[in-house]
Amino acid sequence: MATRVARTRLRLRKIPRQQRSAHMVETIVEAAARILETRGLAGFNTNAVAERAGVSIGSLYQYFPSKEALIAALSDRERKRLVAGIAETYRQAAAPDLVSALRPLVRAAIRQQLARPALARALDFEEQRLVLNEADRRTTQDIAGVVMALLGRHRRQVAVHDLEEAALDLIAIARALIDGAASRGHVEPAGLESRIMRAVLGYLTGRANVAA
Amino acid sequence: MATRVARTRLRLRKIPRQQRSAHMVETIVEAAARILETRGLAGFNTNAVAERAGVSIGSLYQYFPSKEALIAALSDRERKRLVAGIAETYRQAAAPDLVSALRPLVRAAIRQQLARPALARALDFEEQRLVLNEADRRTTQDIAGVVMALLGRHRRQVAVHDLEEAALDLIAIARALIDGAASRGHVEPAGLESRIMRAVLGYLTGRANVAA
DNA sequence: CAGTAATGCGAGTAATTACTCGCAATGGCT
DNA sequence: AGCCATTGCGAGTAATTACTCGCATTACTG
Repeated sequence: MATRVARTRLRLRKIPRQQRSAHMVETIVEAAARILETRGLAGFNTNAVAERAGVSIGSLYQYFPSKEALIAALSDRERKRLVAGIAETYRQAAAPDLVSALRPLVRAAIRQQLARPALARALDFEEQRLVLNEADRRTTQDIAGVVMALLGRHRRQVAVHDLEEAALDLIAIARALIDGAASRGHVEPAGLESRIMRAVLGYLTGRANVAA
Repeated sequence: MATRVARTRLRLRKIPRQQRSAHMVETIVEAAARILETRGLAGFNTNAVAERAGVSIGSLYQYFPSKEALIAALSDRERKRLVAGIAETYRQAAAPDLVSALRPLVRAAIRQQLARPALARALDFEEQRLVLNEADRRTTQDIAGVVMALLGRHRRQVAVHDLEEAALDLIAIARALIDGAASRGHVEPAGLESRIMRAVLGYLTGRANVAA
């Protein structure tokens, strides 16, 4: 008994040593993403991820010290994509006014989050449960930073004082509406964009003190 | 070994049989709430709840067939409170116009959710993970129903067509902003109310199609 | 081809935890 | 007081799962 029968091992011959590590990491992270979006957080365990990746648990733990670290890596990857998309969009836009500056950002956020809606939702979800690591916190701050920069540029059209609070609120609004739409299966970017824009502009420019 | 030493048992003498069951249920649900808000979802387990309630695990399982059932009961209780507060507020308000109809609802929601912020957040959170039971689904629908009724009454001031979608979106916005404020510890109802009102009114009345 | 460091493997371990079941205490009854 | 149905108890069980460790395989070096 307990005869160690080597089953189908990884075929690594093709990949030179130097690139192996990066390849393994990417394979495992992508497997984690797939498990998370198909089985949800409840069905997410390291053994399942390893199996999906076609890798042993031992190997998984060679690259990630813990389950949390794996989730953090995945979260970081997805967040970096979002940040990249948003930052790039912001840089390109000429941004003559508030509305035309905001719209592309909203559109970029929608496109990114709806590309893999279940994954985005699961992560949005997980990120508050998890005590975020430094890397995650940095990228979150990056998104808020871009929004703050935008608000700062159009200060005159904006009726809020606390720009950081506003940035965080706007991000929360966009997330909530995108996640909600995704959960209902209403994946119609145009309508969604319009709804988010209305809420966001109302937040920034509205006067809610209108008495009864 | 294994001598069954009865430790401090429940002192029930005071409570007549008929009321016992309800008392136990309430005690356990409240203990569940406290565990959830102090240790979070990760630290929430039935043994901890039983201990906190001063009740044995056996007793817990006498009243709740499963952990999920317990969470569902808690979720249901909190949600019913929210619905009650909102429905009552809606009934009382004369509601001459959209703004003065919406504001009390927003205020009621804020008050309810900030009464026990950690609990509200944990539940908001848990409710999407959980496949909601019929009771929960009904109460969710109840909140949306009140909002839809309100929107219907003020149709002329509202620029949206799909009232159900709008109701769900508005609830999501309010939740996101309240939960976000709670997580940051910014518990200042007045400012929060204003921010939510601006976003909500923007959503309902704004024209986001303003070209660049 | 032989030697060997690096790498992958996966059975096993320890910890957690939802849940059961047989027994003990209780208190309402006569 | 004595009976006994009801109710509470909590040690134990089974399942899950994060993670380890010693070994097998690989592929680079000469």
